[in-house]
Amino acid sequence: MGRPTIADIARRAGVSKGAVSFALNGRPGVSEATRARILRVADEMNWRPHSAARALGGARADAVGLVIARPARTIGVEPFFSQLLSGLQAVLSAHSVALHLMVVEDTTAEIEVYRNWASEHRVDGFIVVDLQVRDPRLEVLEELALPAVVLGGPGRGGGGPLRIWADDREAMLSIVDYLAAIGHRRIAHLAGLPHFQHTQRRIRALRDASRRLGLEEAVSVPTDFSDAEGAAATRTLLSRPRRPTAIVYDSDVMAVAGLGVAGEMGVAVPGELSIVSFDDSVLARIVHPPLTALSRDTFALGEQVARSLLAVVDETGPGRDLQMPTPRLTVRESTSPPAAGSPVRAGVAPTVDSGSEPV
Amino acid sequence: MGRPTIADIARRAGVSKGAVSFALNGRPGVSEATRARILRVADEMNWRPHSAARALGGARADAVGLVIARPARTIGVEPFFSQLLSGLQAVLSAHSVALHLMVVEDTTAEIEVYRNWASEHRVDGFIVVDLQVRDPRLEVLEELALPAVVLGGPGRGGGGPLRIWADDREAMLSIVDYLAAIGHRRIAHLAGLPHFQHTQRRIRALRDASRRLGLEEAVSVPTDFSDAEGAAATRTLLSRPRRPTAIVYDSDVMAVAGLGVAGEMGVAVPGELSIVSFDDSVLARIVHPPLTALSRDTFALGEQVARSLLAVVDETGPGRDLQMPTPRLTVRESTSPPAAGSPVRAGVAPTVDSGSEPV
DNA sequence: CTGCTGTACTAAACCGGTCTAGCTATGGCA
DNA sequence: TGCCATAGCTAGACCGGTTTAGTACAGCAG
Repeated sequence: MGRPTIADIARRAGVSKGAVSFALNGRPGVSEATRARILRVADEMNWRPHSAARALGGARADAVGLVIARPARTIGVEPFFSQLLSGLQAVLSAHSVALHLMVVEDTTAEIEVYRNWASEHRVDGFIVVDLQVRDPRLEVLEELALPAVVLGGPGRGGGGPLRIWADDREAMLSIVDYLAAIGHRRIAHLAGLPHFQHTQRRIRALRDASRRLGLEEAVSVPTDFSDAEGAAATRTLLSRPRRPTAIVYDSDVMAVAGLGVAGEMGVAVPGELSIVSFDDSVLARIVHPPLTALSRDTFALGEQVARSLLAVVDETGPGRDLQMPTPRLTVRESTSPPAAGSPVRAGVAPTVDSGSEPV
Repeated sequence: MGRPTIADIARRAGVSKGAVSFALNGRPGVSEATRARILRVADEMNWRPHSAARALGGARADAVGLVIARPARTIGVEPFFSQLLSGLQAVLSAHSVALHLMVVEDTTAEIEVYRNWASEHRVDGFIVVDLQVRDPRLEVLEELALPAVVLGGPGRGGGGPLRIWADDREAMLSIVDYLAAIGHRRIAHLAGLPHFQHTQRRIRALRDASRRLGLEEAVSVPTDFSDAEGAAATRTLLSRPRRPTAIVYDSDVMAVAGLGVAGEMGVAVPGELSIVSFDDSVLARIVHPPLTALSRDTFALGEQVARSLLAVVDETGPGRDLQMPTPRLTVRESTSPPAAGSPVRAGVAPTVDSGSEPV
């Protein structure tokens, strides 16, 4: 005989299937004595529930879904993802909920996976990352009516999935304020993929701050988050006759790549170039010099996302959007006031530049 | 009405449930005309299979399981895991197979999860990592009789799950040979957790190589793979009066941490200390100086593991163990011959030391 | 015309649970 | 004594598929 079923237990205990089901699920309908007997028999026979059978009846899948529409390599390279995964797992595993993970080509495929998993009762809810400017996934999720947590920007107040986000705008402002305070007037920003909402927010914040502070230059360069583009863009920026005195990188992978390029080109960090990473991970701490970075606690973010999603699934939770604490800038050794003899002094008098319009 | 079922399709198409099932699964039993009609109706109604219902009948789950018994933080910190995950996903997603992921406390919990997922038909197979010296998981997997791929050491030839491994011994030998060839006589090894098989293999290989080459010293220090212990152990080693001229790190996280410590302590790399990492990732390439590292293609390993597992699941595959290409040493700038004036010359004449017995 | 084969299809069992309707025995109460 | 409420339990429908046994009919040989 294969795995025991509740029918087997019922036979052995001399009761009906229904009684066994009641007993095993701790619901009324059987006496305590019978319940104890049934539990003992179930234990003896080493019974385990068959999730598929339960799911047929519409029960929990005890799993949540995460679909990522980026190249598979990304997970390995981007600390943000692995940290997020870590945080998610920390909470999920405590609740014995598994993570159903899949990497797909593009948003279209991602939506297809949502539909499949939803209709197959594979998961109890979804975690959505990389919120886009006009995101086609949101309406699909609403249509599917499954619990979901979206990582990103405040929603329009109305319905739709729960949102969790950090204030990217404030964060960028704090970086620019800091750099301006120590004397920087030409700041570059290596941004991420332009159709992501958080990229847009950061670009806009930099532009606004630049206007407000009257910076000479503040330019955002979109990239694909890869170390390759980060390095290439850095090289281009540093080759310009009047190069920026500070560069803000949207990911630590790019920041570290940028640091490497500066080293190769003989540009001293922080003497001739200050570097700030928008993301803090081991990476930022262990390079030399250690990078000034925005300490977003991505692990904690993952934990919070998992907690919120489980709360929605259980219908116990505060079904409302949540803003994470604004990340704080951790100043390390990759930033300093620009050198007195730096190219900033050369040539014409500084003029107020409203920032080249990106994207 | 909720999601359409095959009963709905049957009603609309004017056939029986059975006919619909035959048509949708491409099996004989219906005429081509009827099949086309049924498929059209199914498409119109936007039908999708309900995996739970299929699983009840014993069909595929279209998911494979990976359970990791390490602190959740590990996934975020250790590039090995995220790279492995990437590789797995690359192949799995191409086959529309999801990854069922869970992080647990210890091996006991891990085994419990295996039993649960197996009996619940949640997954079609397992991926097992961190093979231990006497691994209790192996017999459980055999008992469960589900396809599995174990990442590590060659098996005993007999039954048991499929094995995939790289030759850790050869790899370590190549590192030691290289270091000895450029003149190093005192080598330290920051090893991983001692109950892992690969840790044992590397320790033994170092000891054997040391004897063969007649090195002055070759010591393995077990750690927990964390950057903290990597840094601490490095500090201890470098504080000794006769410090090693080269350190081999079992993970790149530790290697980078060690590099940081050397910097703090004013020990020049590679001038006074050569550093080799047993693991090559972005990390090793982007620090300064870039680390000489063993180029294990972990992404490719993940791909191969996924391919093999799917092959076993489909019963199409070469059900045999597989050895990955032995990783090659990539020499970068963190290694050089030991300085002429290094402490190696001081004091007594070099003696042959068989290596302090570790573990 | 009978018997045989093969094709196209239907009806119903089945997978392993959950859940509802209903049955029985018992006790409380007027 | 009669009536009702309730605890404790059973039988069986149900979830959405797959699969098997069986039926109806056509074609063909003898």
